[in-house]
Amino acid sequence: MTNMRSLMCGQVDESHVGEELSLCGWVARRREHGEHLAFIDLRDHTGVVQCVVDGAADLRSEWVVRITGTVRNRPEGTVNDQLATGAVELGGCAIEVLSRAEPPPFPLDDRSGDVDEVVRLRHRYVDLRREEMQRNLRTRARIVGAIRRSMDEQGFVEVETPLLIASTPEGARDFVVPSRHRPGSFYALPQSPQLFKQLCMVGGLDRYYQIARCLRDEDLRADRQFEFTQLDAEMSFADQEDVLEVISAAVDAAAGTVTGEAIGEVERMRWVDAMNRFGSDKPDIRFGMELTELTDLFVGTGFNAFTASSIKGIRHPGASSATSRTRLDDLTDSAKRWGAKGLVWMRVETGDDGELILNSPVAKFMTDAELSGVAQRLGAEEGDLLFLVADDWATTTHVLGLLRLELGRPPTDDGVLRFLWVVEFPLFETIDPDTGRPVPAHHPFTMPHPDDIDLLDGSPEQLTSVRSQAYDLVLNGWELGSGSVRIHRSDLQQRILDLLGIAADEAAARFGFLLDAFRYGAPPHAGFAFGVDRLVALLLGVDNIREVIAFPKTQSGTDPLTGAPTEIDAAQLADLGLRPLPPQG
RNA sequence: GGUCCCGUGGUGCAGCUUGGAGUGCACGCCGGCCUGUCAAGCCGGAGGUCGCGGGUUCAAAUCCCGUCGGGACCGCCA
Repeated sequence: MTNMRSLMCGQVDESHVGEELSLCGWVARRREHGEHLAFIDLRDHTGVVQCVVDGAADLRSEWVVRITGTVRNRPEGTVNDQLATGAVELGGCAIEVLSRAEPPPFPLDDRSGDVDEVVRLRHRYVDLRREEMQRNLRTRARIVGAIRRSMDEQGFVEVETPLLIASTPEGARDFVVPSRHRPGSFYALPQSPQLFKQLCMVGGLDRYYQIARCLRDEDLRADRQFEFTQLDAEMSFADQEDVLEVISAAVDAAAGTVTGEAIGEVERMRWVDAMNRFGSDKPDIRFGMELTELTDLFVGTGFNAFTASSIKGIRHPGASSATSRTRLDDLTDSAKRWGAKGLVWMRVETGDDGELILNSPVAKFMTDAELSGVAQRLGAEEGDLLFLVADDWATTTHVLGLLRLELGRPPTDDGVLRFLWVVEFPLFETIDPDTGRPVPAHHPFTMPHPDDIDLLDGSPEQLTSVRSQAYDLVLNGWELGSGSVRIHRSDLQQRILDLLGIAADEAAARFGFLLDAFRYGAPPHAGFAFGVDRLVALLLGVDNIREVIAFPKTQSGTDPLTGAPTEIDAAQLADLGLRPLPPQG
């Protein structure tokens, strides 16, 4: 293999019996039996092999050693079935210590519970030796390789786009890099290669892709880091169907490296259906508990809290007896934190005459018709819990969507992969109450749905009902990525910019180079990007992308290993023409 | 910007509700014994600012306030 070693630890088997081998690795464990016998478990990323020393072995955990010995079958009765190499051992070993090591700061086997993540991150180089981290990073590499091969095979050309780019005010908060040559001016690090990949289309690359690092200075979460990796792609002379097909193939290749099977045809759902049925634009469709429309049951109701424009409910089957009043109060508090005015819960019970009874503090404010309507609409059965929210449509769906996840979401590692295309996103999110202008839901270059273009001239209500040719890929309730068909005609682009209230000079200043480019022959094009970290995490069944990133940051954006972010010295600041403000307060 | 949870020898936990000597468990570490173990075993030992600061109290790991660090989430992430 190399001059130093002849085989990897995990590869030693009965076919090597009689061979003298040199193996290198870390001392995983040692079992010493006095002056005459010692067992050393030698570990590298491929596994562990037992090495026998006929004497004392002056070794400690995690020392780095080179062991030379002869492979032999283990004596009868000492074969270890738990170990892949357990039928053989390296005998008559001579040991060369390559590096001594202090005791590891935390156990490297899986014997204890989860180690504090800060301790792991501070000593990430030790953490990475653990089998789980090796698996995660090596699987990640195979997934990225599969994605690359898939895109290559589909005729996409990998192009690197710049990391130091011009800041654009919309979207996420930029990370920013001061310019030494032009003090007071800054580069931004890309939130995504969005504009560059569209320039690639104008440039005739036809099909672009990149495994791209993206940076966004927003608050971190289990599925969000400052910097993350996307498969970014764009294709010319293509529509939404073409993009969905290409990306589905790439995701299928990625999933196949882990599951060994095809993901099949990816389901599709319109955005409006996702919101109505699941209260989310990234529904987790591994489980039911869908939202049920109840608004019409309460038209003209005497229950003041339910004189709302949108009333929906969910049913938690069989949950009543296992759910305490305290828990219900907690859920009500949660619903209020999420924006609801309140949460109505009902225990489904059976009366003496066998009739269903909805037991709830607010039942007395509802008519029998309303109560039976709720029970029937939700399909209530004895022992169920029902939850109702009455508010505007956005709040009702949002709160019940979150409640549904809180109550019914399966664990991340349940082994189920439910991919979903969410299509027909709205073109505009809302109408800004201050400016009266629509706010783009995706970005200003998103192509409206062809059937809705006439609505662009309509009322504000009509504007918010305009669908776009934007689409998201969702897996088990995580947004993997999004894309759209782009506007390539300057007249339509101008109409959208006018609607958004972006004046010509402003547009020129913000992304004029793209608009200029489009004047020189822009092919119709469409694209997509999905998060590699999230995909890898879900394929591995881990609920945190830090587990699939070699050197991640904490939730507050620090790196316990390097201490980043750090202050820089005065000379460096002066060189950049920067002076920190005095501390506030 | 906000809500909630966590912080006890190197690691993981218990102790906190109901204040009473740094009390306990497992692993690790150091030393000794040990010729077939494999989470080796047996014996002995060391190791602590109970995150930090303040308050209440005769007395605080324990109760209260603040703060720092970490995590989950809401907002935010075109």
